[in-house]
Amino acid sequence: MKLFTLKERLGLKNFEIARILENIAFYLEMFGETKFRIRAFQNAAKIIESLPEDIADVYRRGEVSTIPGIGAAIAEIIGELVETGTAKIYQEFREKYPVNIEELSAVEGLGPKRIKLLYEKLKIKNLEELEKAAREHRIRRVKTLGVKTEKNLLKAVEFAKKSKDRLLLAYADEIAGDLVEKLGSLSFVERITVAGSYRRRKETVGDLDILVVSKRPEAVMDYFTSLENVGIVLGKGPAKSSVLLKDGLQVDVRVFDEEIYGSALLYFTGSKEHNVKLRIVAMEKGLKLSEYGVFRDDKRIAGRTEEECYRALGLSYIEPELREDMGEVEAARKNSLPQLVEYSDIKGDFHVHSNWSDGMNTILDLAEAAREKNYQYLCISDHVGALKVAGAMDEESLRKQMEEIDKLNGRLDDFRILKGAEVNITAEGNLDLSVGLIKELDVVLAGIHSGFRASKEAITKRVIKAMESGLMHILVHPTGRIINRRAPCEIDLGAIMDTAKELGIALEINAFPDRLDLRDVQIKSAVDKGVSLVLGTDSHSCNHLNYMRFGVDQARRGWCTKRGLINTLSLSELEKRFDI
DNA sequence: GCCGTTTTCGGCCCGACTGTTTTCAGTCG
Repeated sequence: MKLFTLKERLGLKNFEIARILENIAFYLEMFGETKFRIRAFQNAAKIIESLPEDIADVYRRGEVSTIPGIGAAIAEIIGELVETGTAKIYQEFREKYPVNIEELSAVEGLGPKRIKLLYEKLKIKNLEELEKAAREHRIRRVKTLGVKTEKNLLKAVEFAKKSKDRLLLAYADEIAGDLVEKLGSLSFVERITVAGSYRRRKETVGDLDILVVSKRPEAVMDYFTSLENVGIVLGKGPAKSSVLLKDGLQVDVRVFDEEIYGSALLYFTGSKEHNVKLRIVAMEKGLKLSEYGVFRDDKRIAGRTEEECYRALGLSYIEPELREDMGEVEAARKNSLPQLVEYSDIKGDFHVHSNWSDGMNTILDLAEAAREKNYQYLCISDHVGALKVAGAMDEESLRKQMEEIDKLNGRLDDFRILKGAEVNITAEGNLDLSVGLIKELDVVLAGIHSGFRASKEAITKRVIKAMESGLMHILVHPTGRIINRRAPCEIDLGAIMDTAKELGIALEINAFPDRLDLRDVQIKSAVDKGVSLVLGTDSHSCNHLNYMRFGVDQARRGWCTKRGLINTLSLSELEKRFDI
C-alpha cells in the first residue's frame, strides 16, 4: 500500500542541468562543431551552475531565455530537461556515441577528439575498457597516439579510478539539503540529521547516511523509497532502507528511538578510526560503547545525545569535523581541544574575480553581495598578466580597475573593496606583473598556473623565489590540485610553510568546492607551525561567495581557530596588518 | 548558439605544452 502521492517532485538540480549542457558541448566538440557554438553551451552551463535560484522556477515563469547568455535554442533544451529530465539532442548523441563522457573526460589527457577516436577505433566506452586497451598495448597502435601517450593515459586512469566514486561535498550538500527538507517536513519525523563523512564535512562523500527519529518508521521508509529521484531501492525495512539515487549516489536512512539518537549519531558519523579510539577509551573505563549507547554492564548510562556519550567516557565534546583520529580524543581527555573558527567569524573574502577578468559580475555587484553577508571587506583579485585564457587584464586595465575601486569605495560606508590581483608565478619564479604596479595593490595574491608536472625541487624553488621577492601577501591554491581531476603538484609544503612563516606570507585555503586547497591535514600542519592562513572562495560570480562555508568546514577539519585565519580580522585590524 | 549605442550579420579569448604525424593536432588552463 502506498501511503503518499508525491506532489513535490525532486527534479534536476541546477548543477545536474549544467552537467548535461556541458556534456552536450562535449559531444559538439567531438563532432567538430564551431568553437563558438560549443562555447555557448559551456557558457550556459556556467551560468546555470551559478544561478542563485532554481532554473526550474525560472522556467516556470517563462524567463529562461531572458537570462543573458541563454537564447531561444538553449532555453528550449533547458525546458526539455526540466520537464522530462533529458533532451532530444542529448539522447541522439548518446545513442550515436554511447560513451561515458564524464568518466573518460575525467582522465587527464583525454579530450573529445581522442574519446571519439578511441571509440571509433577500439570501441572504448568507459574507464575499464580504456585501462584494458592500454594494458594490452592496443592504444599505441592507433594512428596519432603512441607509446608515451599510452603510458600517460594508464597513469591517469589510475588516478581517475581512485576518485570516481566520491561526490564533491558541495554537490552532496544540495542533494542532502533537499532530502532533509522533504523528510524533515513529514509530521511524524521528529529529528533528522545527515551523519557520516558528510557531517564531518569531508571534501568528498561516498554516500549519505541519514538518521531519523520517528514513531512511524514504516511510513518514513515508504516516503523515502518512493521519492522521485530514487533510481533503485537496494533494501527496505523499518530500521534501515537503502537506495541508489538516479545519479548513482547511495543514500541510507535509519530510524532510531530518541533515547539512543546520540549514540547512533556518534556511531554513524564516524570516522571508523575515531570510533575505534572511543571504544578503547570505553573499555579502559569498564564501559561498552555501541550505536545503542554507553553501557556499564547491561545498563545504558548514556545515549540520548552525543554530549552525554562523550561525558560518560570522560571526554569533552568533539566537533564532527575533528573526528578523524588525529589526536582529538587525547585532546578531549585533557580538555585542550581547539576553539574552532565559525562561519560567523568571517569578515571578508580575499579571492574574488569580477567581470574585469573571467568573473561574471561587476565589482559593485560583488561588493553588495559581500555586504549582505555582513562582510566588512572584499578583495577583488582578477587575473593579470599572461594568463590570457582566464581573461587576464593588462596593466592598463588593472590601473583603470584600481581607479574604479577608489570611486566605489568613496560611495560605500563601513565597507572597503581591496585592490588585489591574482598574479601568476612564472616558470622562473618571477611575478608576472611590473613591480611598480604590484606595489600599488593592497593585496597581492600569487600562485602557479602551469608547469604542475615539474619536479618537486623545481616547483618548490620556483615558489620560494617568488615568496622571497617580498612582493606577495598570499600564496593561492598552494598545491594546484583539482579534486577528482588533477593530482596536487609535487611541492615541499614544509619548506613553503617555513618560508611563509618567516616572511609573514599567508597560505590560502581555496574554498572553491573542487579545489579545497590546502587540504585538511595540510591546514593542520600549517596551524601547528603557526603559519597564517586565509580563506578565498575563488569566486567567479556573486553566488560563488557562498562557497566560503566549505572553506570554513575545511579550516575546521584542519583544527583552525579564529586566531589563525586572516578573514576573521575586522576591517581596521586588517588595515593595520596590511598597512593599507 | 548568442548578441547588438558598430544591431539581424559577423564577430565571439588564446598561448603553452606535449607527443608525434616532422609541421601540427589535441589538451589544458
